[in-house]
Amino acid sequence: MRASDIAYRSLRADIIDGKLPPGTVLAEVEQAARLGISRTPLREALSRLSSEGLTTPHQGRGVVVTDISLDQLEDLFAVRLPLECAAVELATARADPEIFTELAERFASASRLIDAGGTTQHGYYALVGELDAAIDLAVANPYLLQAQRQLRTHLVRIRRLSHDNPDRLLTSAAEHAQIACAIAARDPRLAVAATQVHLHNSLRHLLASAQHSRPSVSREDILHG
Amino acid sequence: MRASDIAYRSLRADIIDGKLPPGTVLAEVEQAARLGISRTPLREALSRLSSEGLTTPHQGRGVVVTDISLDQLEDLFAVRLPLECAAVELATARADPEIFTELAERFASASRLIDAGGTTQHGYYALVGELDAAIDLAVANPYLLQAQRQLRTHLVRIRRLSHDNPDRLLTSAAEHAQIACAIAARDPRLAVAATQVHLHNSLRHLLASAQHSRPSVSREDILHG
DNA sequence: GGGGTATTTTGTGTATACATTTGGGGAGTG
DNA sequence: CACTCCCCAAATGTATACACAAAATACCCC
Repeated sequence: MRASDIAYRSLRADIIDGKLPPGTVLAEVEQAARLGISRTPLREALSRLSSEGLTTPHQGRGVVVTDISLDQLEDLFAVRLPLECAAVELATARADPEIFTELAERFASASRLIDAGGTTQHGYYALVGELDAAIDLAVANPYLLQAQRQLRTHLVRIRRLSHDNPDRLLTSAAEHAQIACAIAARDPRLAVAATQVHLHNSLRHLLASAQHSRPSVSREDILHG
Repeated sequence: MRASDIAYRSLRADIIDGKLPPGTVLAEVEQAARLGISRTPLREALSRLSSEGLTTPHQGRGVVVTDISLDQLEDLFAVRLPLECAAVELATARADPEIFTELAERFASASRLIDAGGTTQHGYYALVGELDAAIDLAVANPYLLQAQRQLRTHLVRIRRLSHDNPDRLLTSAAEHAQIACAIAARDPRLAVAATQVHLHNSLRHLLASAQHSRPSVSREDILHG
């Protein structure tokens, strides 16, 4: 694999995981040395990260990891809502019903597994990812796909600021099952409505669960907290 | 200015203008020589172009200018419609009414100027750009902004494939005036409806005007046509 | 002792050199 | 004549070297 790809994936994962907290300055020489590569491929990686919005150029001195806070959640969902609704509506017209019927069933079983404490949060998010992928495949719209990919990256980052609880996972599984069901039934209205409900609840939960935790995590909090 | 910026802007402008038609292979050494810079900043420029979707990596051999055709217009508008509607709706809540009242009046005068044959197409698109900028400013949503910027780039490219006629400009000006008016009046429903109407007509016109021209322009058409 | 300026140092922007890979062309064979 | 395999050349990926700019530090002057 190319060195620039390695650097990109490594840095991206570290930023999303929070190992490189917001505000961290990524100096070229420093990071190149840390990753054991030269500055040239590292610069390409930093450039990609910046175009994704994970970092921003820092006044001629490297790049800094962009700040995240739950304040941005509403902005994020303000874009996510219309995009997801559009995606689901388009998917309804073009999707293979069988795939979504199966996904709906898997969400239902996931719901049972969560109830029994048998399914981890990680596995559940993987299933959500499968539904997203199935919708993306059905929609087959490169413009929509790119827009959503950007949003999903930021969503994953911000989501880390709040902690999930099993109750929400249970409800979320039911909502996803409903969405998949509506797509399988080729009912665009219902699919869009279910998506709106899901995103509304999702946002509400994220904001609510954050009130119990710290409102924002910055590098200073981590260093001096 | 940095050499990589010069290369980026130059290549971007040439691609959008059609001087570098779809299918053109941009080899690093060749383009670096043409622009009089080294390969290093040129690579950064190509990387940015690829992340914007104007070029795609070409099987380990440089990048090629991405193909455009009116077939993509429907995909583009399938994303543009929900995004513009969301933007207009959010702008309605936060906008300064005076700014949009003034814009509405300028669209009305533009309409009169077009009728008299006094306004050029270029000047009109500049005014449309001002309305977009005003909406962006009112919305103040970085996620929405980024998504729309991507779309606008592709839209400009595809729009070049079809030719405008004065009648459409006249109607379009009236539609824009209506949108600005609705925002100034703080009427989100009307603003969204007006946007839907405008985008619907815009797409219809673009598709219709294309039936009289060639359906797609590829590099082969230009080289061997 | 404080402030301003010069020097040093560090870091980025660019260019060039080297390594690796890929694609094409030519020769050979069925 | 077509197909295949191998070699070479050219282009990309990476590393390093150099130039310039900015920040930090130290020194000098007030």
